[in-house]
This record gives sequence, structure tokens and C-alpha cells, in this order.
Amino acid sequence: MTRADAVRNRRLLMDAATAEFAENGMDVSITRIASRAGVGKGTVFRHFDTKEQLLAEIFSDRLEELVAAGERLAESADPGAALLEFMTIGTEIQARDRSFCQAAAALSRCEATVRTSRERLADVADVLVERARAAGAVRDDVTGLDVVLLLSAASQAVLSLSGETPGLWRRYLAMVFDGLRPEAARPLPVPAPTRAEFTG
Amino acid sequence: MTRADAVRNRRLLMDAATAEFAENGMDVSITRIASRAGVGKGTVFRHFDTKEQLLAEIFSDRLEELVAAGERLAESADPGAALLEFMTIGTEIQARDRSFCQAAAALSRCEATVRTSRERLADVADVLVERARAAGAVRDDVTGLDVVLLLSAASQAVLSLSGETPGLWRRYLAMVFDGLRPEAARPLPVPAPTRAEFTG
DNA sequence: ACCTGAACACCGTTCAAGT
DNA sequence: ACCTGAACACCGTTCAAGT
Repeated sequence: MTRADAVRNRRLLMDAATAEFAENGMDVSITRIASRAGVGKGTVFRHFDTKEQLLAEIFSDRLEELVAAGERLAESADPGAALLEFMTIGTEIQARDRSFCQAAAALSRCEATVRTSRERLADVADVLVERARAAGAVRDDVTGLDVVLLLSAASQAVLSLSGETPGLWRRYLAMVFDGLRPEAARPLPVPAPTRAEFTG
Repeated sequence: MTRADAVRNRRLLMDAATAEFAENGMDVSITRIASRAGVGKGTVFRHFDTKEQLLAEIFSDRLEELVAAGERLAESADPGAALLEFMTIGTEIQARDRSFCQAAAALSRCEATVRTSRERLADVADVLVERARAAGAVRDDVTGLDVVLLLSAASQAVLSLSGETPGLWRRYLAMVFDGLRPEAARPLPVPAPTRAEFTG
């Protein structure tokens, strides 16, 4: 039987780690996370095999958050606006969480929990892109996977900036999205990545 | 007087660090870099105040490489093609160097040597964009700073992928560049960042 | 069954001892 | 003037001792 204080500590750790990773990136120390949660640092490794797995758990939560938004938007009446909103939410999540981009790059292959979330994300992105394409809102050589990969683009662009520039990512997201419109489309030099390359 | 072995060791260290950072990202240990250079690790800190400064020195070298390419392209007969080539070279540098994006984000404020290189980069990007805009090759609400910030976009997109996918960044660079064309331009929701925000 | 902090192998950085 | 490795304060991770 799992004890009551154990489930409580696990929740405290998840909350503390989520906040610390978001504020300071994935390099925050386990000691800091443990003390914010009010537990000994040994407790962290009783609940999570490794720091990487703790990060993966939280990263997966953010992905599921985006999946949920995507599934809701898949019912929308305006498929073009729905895709833009999906990308807006995805980019906003990254803009709020300093560890998101780092985790996306660092956890690309391993961690089963991340893999399934990524697959679900690719699924919903496929639906959103297919609908937008059918409505003529986006070029027809763009795939769901393309959109998922492009999510990092706008938020990453802003990272080279020194000061805080809240919302500047919206500028680059708008530019990226304009690149998905049929009007500006030129033939692409490289074929889209396959699902297998993404799932790993 | 600086001794002959000192200038030699400095060069060995720069070469070793450049290779290690490019292959393994900015988290490689100083010990590893020192041993690749064939010197004791104490020697590293005689030549560079800190690991961050060593990284900055190398990052600055990559920026200058891009600046040089940009200055050459500023003379080109086809301003639109020149801008695309500039962005291609910039993205390719990042695709070959795992530490570049990390450095761009981590060294955003500090390090004088990086600041001047960034300024020179912004200068040449301004020229290239201005010429492309005058030729009608890009939308007229895009700035040189926008282009510099967007350089990270395509190479970052590919980082979420598990396997090696050489050249896939060309796909996303093409999409990003299509977003800069006048044909697809929609009004942008946020004004361009200022030079001061970039220089820090 | 779970919590905890001391112990371990690492890391970046410093510095006394060498040449 | 410079090189070097032992020494220091950290980090992630393990584990014996507690409850």
C-alpha cells in the first residue's frame, strides 16, 4: 500500500519542480526543488528514478495540456483560425516555461511517457492541419509534424534577447504562420520528416 | 612577454573546445576539453576566466564567420537571393554546432566580445534586409533584427527530432523564409524589437 | 513503506608548488 | 610567465539508518 504522506509528497514535488523548471530552466538543482517542496532531497529519488525522469514527467504534462487544447480546437468551425490558435497556445506554453525547449531537445529519444504524449500531439496536429488544408488556409505540402516542430521556432527566436520582452514571440509566430499560407508557398527543398523519426 | 608555449596552448584549447562544444553541446566538461587539447585543466583557467567566457569566445567566432558572409553577400546582384543565402549560412552554422543555440540563449546579456559581434551581425542584417525590401523580395515590416532572431528558428525546430536528419533544417528555413515574402504578409501583432533590447 | 541526511563520484574553479 | 594537479564547494545519485 502506498502511504498517504507519499502521495502528498509526490504532489508537492511535482508542483515545486514544475515551478522551478519553468522559472529557472532545467538546470535548477534537486536540492532547491526538494527544499521548495519541503522534503529531503533523498525523497526526490524515491519518487523519480532520475532528475531526467522528473523533467520528463513535467514535460509530458505540458504536452498533454497542448493535446487537450488541440482536441477542443479540432471541433472549431474555422479550421484556419483553429490551427493558428493551436500554435499560439503551444508557443505560449514554451514562452512561460524556460525548461520546455531544453526538455524537447534533451528528451527526444528516451522516456516512454514523453513518447506517447508526443504521439498524441502529432495525431491532433495532423487533424488540425488536414482540416486547415482542406479549407485552403494553409499550403498543401505542410504536415502535422511540421507544425509540431515549428512550435519551438517562435519562442526560441526570442531567447537570444537580453531583456524581458513579453509577447514578442507573437510577432515571430505570426511570421512563421504567414509562411504556412498558400500565397507565399514555394516548393520545399526537403521532404517532411516521417512519424518514425519523431517518435524515435 | 607572453611565452611561445602559452600562445600554442591557447590555440590548442580553442580548437579542442570548438570541436567539443560543436559535437556535444555546452555541457562538456572542462576536463574533457583540456585532455583533448593535451594540457592540464588548470591551464584552461589561465587562458579563460571562466567556462562561460571560453564559450563566449567561440560563439563570437561563429558570429563573425556569419558577419563575414553577410558582408560579402551585401554586394550581391540579387538582394532577395542574398538574404536567403545569409539565412542559410547562419542556420547551417547552428545545425553543425550543438552549442550555438544554447550559447545564444545563455550569453544574451553579458560578455563584451559577444556584444560587439552581435552588433556587427545586426548591422549587416539591416543592410541585407533593406536591400531585399527595396527589391520587393521581402515584406516591408520585417527588420534586420527580426532576421537575426529568426536564424535560430529552423535549426531549433529540428532539435525535437530523435534521429539524425541531416538537412531537414532546410525545409523549415524555406518555410520561415516564405513567411518573409510580401505575398503572405498579414499585419504583425507586435512591433519589432529595438536595437537596445538586442545589444543588452 | 517511506523519509532523511551523510557519503560518493563528479563538476567548475582556485591556488600552492613546480619549471 | 606559465603549467600542473591537489583541494574546495558544488552537483546528481545512492544507501544505511531511522520512523
